[in-house]
Amino acid sequence: MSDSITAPAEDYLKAIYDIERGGEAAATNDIAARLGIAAASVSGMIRRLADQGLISHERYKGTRLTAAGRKAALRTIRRHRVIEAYLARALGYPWDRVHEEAERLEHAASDELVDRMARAIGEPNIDPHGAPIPTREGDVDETPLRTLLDLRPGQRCRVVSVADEDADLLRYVAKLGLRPGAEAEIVERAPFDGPISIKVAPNDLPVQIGARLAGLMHVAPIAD
Amino acid sequence: MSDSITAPAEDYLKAIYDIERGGEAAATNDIAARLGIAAASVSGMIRRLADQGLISHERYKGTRLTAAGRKAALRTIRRHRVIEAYLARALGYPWDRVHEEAERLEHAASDELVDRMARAIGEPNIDPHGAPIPTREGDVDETPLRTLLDLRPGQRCRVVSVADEDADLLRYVAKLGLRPGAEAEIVERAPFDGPISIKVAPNDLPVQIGARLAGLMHVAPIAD
DNA sequence: AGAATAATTTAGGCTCTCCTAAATCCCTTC
DNA sequence: GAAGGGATTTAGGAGAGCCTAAATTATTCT
Repeated sequence: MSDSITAPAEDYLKAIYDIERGGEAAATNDIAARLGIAAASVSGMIRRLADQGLISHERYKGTRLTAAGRKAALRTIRRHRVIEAYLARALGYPWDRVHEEAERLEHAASDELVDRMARAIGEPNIDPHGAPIPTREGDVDETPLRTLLDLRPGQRCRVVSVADEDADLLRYVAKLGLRPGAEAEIVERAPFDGPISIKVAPNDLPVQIGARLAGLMHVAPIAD
Repeated sequence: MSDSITAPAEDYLKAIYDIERGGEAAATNDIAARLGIAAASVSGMIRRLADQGLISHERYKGTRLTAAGRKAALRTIRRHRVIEAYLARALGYPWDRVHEEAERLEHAASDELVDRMARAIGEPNIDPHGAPIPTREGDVDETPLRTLLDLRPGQRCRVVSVADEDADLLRYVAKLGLRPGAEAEIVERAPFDGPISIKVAPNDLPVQIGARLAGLMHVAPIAD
C-alpha cells in the first residue's frame, strides 16, 4: 500500500507543514524535535514520504511538502481542529484538554465523521485555540500573524490564537483572561527579552507576560 | 511497555470474548477466521497476550481470557458500543454504518471521551443493534439469548438484537421491519434448515427468513 | 490400531517505525 | 584554507504484526 498514509506519516506531514510555515524548508532536526523522536528516525521516514510523492527532499538541505503532501497535511489538520472544536462545544471538554484527545482521534476518524461533527456545531472556522480550520477543499487562512512581541506600547489588540497546546500553559492563559477574542493594550516591554506588561479588557487588569509566552500569543492590532 | 494493550491486541481480546461466550475455549482457527488473518499469525499474538497475563492458553487446546483479559475486552466492547450509540443518536449515523466507524474509534477514544458520550445520550444500556453496553465497572448482561431458530410456530417474540454488523444485512433487516424492539410471530419453519415464515407487527406482514439470518436474530419470547 | 485429515504451531520472511552509534557533509571561524 | 562543530545520513538492530510453507499434534474414520 504505497499510497496509503499511516498515522505516523500524518504526524510527520503536519509537523513539516507547521515548520514550513516559517518560510524555510523543514530541517530534519526540527522535525525530530517537534515529534520527540531521534533525527535518524526522521531520515528514514523522509525517504518513505518522498517515495510516496508527499514531500520533496534534498539531502542535507531540508524537506518541503509537495502539493499532495500539503493536501494530506491540511486534511489531517482539518480533522484535528474540527475534532477539537467538537469536543469543546458538543461534549464540554475544557479547552486545555482537547488537543490530546484530538491527537489520537484525528487518525481514526473518517471524513464523514469529521464533516458530521463540523455540521453539528455550525461549521466553525476556528478551533478552541483560535487556529483556523481548513475547509473540506483544503483552503485555509495562512496570513502571517503578529504576536504580542510585535506590538509597541500603547497599541491595543485582540487575541487571535494561542500557538501552543500545553495544558498548563493554556490554563494559565485562560486565568489571565487572554483566551482568543480577548482585548488588551500593551503597556511596556522590558528590554533584553524581558516581560511585557499589558492591560487586559474589560477591566484593564495589569498583567506581566514573559517573552516566551508573549511570542506564542497571536494577536491582531485594533485600529482606534 | 509489556503492560500496554495495542489496538490489534484489543481486537484479539474482543474476538476471544465473543467466541468464548459459546462456552468452549476459543480455538486458534476461530480467532483467525473472525479477525480475517492467518492462523499462524494468531499463534504469535497468543504468546504475547499470554505473556501479558491477558489470556491462558494450552497448546493445541484453546484460549481463554483471564480476569484481566476479560476486563480489557469488556472495556473495549463498552467503548465500541457507546461510540456506536453516540454516532447514531448524536450525529445521525444510520445503524448500518456505525460499526465500521466505531471499530477504529474504539482504539483511539479515552475513557473520559466514552463517558462523556454516554452521558450526552442518556447513558444507554444497548447499542443500535440491541447489544448490551457494559458498565464502566465492566458488568454486562450475559444471559444467553434465543434466536428465531429456537422458537416454535405460534410463538410471539420481540427482537432483542442482531448479531451481525454487515451493512447490507442490517439494511435488509431494517427493511423487513425487524430492528430491535420489533415484534413478530413465528408461522412455520421449513425442514432441513429451510426458511422461517414469520408475521411482523404491527401489520402482521408475512416475511420469509433464511436459516442463517434467523440464527442471527436474537429474540425474547413474549408470553401471552 | 493405524492412517488419513484437520487443527495448530514453528520456521523463516517482510514491512513499519523506532533506536544508538558511526560515518559523512556543510559551514563557519580562525 | 584547514579545522571544528553541528546537522544529517547510513549502518545495524529491535519489536510488533502480519505472511507462507513446513512441521507437529490431535482427532476421526476404517
